[in-house]
Parts: sequence; C-alpha cells; structure tokens
Amino acid sequence: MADHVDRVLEQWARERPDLDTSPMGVIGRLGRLSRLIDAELRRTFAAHGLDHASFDVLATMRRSGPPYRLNPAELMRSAMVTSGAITQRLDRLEARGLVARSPSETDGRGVHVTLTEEGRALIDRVLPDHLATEHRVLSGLTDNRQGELAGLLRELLESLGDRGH
Amino acid sequence: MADHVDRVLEQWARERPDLDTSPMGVIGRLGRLSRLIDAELRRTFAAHGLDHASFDVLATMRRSGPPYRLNPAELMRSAMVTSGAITQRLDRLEARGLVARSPSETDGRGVHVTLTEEGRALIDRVLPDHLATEHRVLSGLTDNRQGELAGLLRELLESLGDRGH
DNA sequence: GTTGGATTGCTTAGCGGTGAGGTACTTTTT
DNA sequence: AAAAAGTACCTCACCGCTAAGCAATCCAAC
Repeated sequence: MADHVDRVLEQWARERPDLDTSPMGVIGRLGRLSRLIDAELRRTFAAHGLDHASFDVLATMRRSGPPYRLNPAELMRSAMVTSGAITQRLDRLEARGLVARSPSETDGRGVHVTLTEEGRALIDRVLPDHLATEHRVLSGLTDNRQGELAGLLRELLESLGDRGH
Repeated sequence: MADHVDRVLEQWARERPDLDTSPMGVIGRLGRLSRLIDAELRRTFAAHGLDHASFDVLATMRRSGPPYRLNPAELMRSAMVTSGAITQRLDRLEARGLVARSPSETDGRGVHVTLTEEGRALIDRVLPDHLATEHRVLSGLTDNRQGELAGLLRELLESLGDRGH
C-alpha cells in the first residue's frame, strides 16, 4: 500500500539519505489532495456556470445571513486572496447581476456588496450539488476517520494562526 | 478553540440547518492549509530565484537519480498539471540553462529532459532551506500527530486513485 | 501492410491570481 | 488644526495554468 508520495519519499531516501524529507509526507500529500479535490469540485461548479472563485464569494455572502451584505475586505480575509482578486471577482459577479455594489453610508472609502435575489437563488441551487460532491470525495473515509482528519487539520491551522476572526 | 472553518460551519448551521455541511470540515480546511502553506513555501523559493512550478520540476528530476533524465509526460503526471503547463515550465527552465531538452532516440514523438549541472547544483542548494521551511510549518504538531495526519491523507489519496506510478 | 486509435509534446486564447502602485478617505499624533 | 499614518478599494502589468486543438508518431488489430 503506497501512494505517489510514498514513491517520492523512497526516491529521496535513495538520492539524498542525508536529508530528513519526512515533512513531505504531510505537505506533499496536502498539495496533491488539494489539486485532486479542486479538479473534482470544479466540475460541479461548471455544471452551474460557476467557477471556484465565484462560488466562494456567493457562498460567503449567503452564509453571512440576511441582509447578505459584506465588504470587499471581509471577502478578502475569508478567501485569503489579495484585494485585486476580490475586485475582479466582484466585477464579474456584478456584471452577471449576482451581487450589487453600493457605497457605504458611514465610510467614504467603503463599499457594500449585496447578494442579489438572483445570486441567492443560484447559490441555494448549487449548494446541494456541491455538498453531494464533497460527500462523495470523502466517502473513502469513515465518518470517524473524517472527524480525526478534520481535527488534525484544525490543529495545524491554528498553529499557523488561522483563528476565526 | 475554533478556527475559521468552525465559524463557517456555525454560519451554515444557522442559515441552512437542512444541509449536512460536515464535509467542509475536511475539504475547507484542506483548501485553507494549502493556501497558507504555499504562501510560506513561496518565500523560500523566491529567496533562491525560483517559484513553486520551477522547484517542482527540478526536484522531480533530481530525485529521479542519475542520469537525471525524464520525459515531459512523466513530469506532467508527477505534477498533476496539463501538458501545456509542462511545456511552459520547461521553456522557462531551459531558457535559464537549468534543464536541457533533446529528442528521444527511440520515440520520434518523445523528448528527453535532462537536469543540467547548474540545475542540479541549484536544487541541491535550495533543498535544505525548503525542508527547513516545511519542518517549521509543521512544528505545531508533534511527530506522532504528523504521522497520524500523513496516514489519513494517504488513505484519502488512495481512495481517490492516487496510486504510485 | 494498412488502418484507426492512442500517445507525445506543442500552441494559443482566455482566465484568475499576484504585487506594486494609486486615489481617496479616516484615524491618530502632535 | 495640521500633519502623518493607516485603511479601503481599485488599476494594471505580468504570470502560470487550463482547455481545446494540432501535427507527428507509435502500435495493435485486422
């Protein structure tokens, strides 16, 4: 029983036995899983005319609850992308009528982003499909193993400073 | 003790209590970790004039062992990117003299990619720094926890068909 | 042999991201 | 009150990847 990363570690052990390559057992696998899963999720998004970036914004707005209004800065922190990326995401979504931008009343620099009725309808339509895909992707692990995994990932995230808010 | 994804799950539980969003506990965290870790690794690569894509090719060639020769197709499978991406990676590396391309003697379609002496020297210079960074990134978990995590990630990868070779 | 399907690597348009920088506004300092 | 520092969002040049398509070659079945 060996996956791609096991082969990689074998190769390193042969070529550079002087180095401790064990961290690759975690980080290499995280990278590969991320790519594999993203490719899988992409198909579901595409089936609804979306991509990961657009889905991410719509989902973030939707789960914020009524009145479905956030700032670009909040979206930026949630998505962990730069401000330029958020501007462009919002440009695309606004052009499709899925979100609307309006100036903040209290801060002359600020902008309100609001989910339109169409945007809300779309994300609520995509969500069940998306969750079914995620469920399927993880179906190789029992619920218990999934829980263990989530716990370890949370530990690591917290150690890297990924606190909520 | 709650990370960003815990907040997300709380929001979904409030807004869409009808949906089972538990898979996000794993997949959402995988995505965030991947972004955080990539950003961290990027700094080490940049300090040596590299990016993730270039490092990946050089490392794959290096660990393949003498004579440090692979095909674009093998690099493609290892990196999980499209053939166009590999072509472009090789263009960049070749322009810098870090790899060399030559036609295959046995297959008219094929190309040999070889690590140049400069390429080998560079990757051997970067590797210790890179591993130190990876080690530091994981230092929030004990060795045992890292091992558990690697095991769970391998289980998931195998269930998704990521066999070695 | 010939034919038809794989396979190999390259090309290119388009997309989404970064990073540096800019403008406008707010907050803090003095 | 004025100056300085910080914040919010946008702009734009550049970069790497995908996806679709192409030409060349291999190989397996007839």
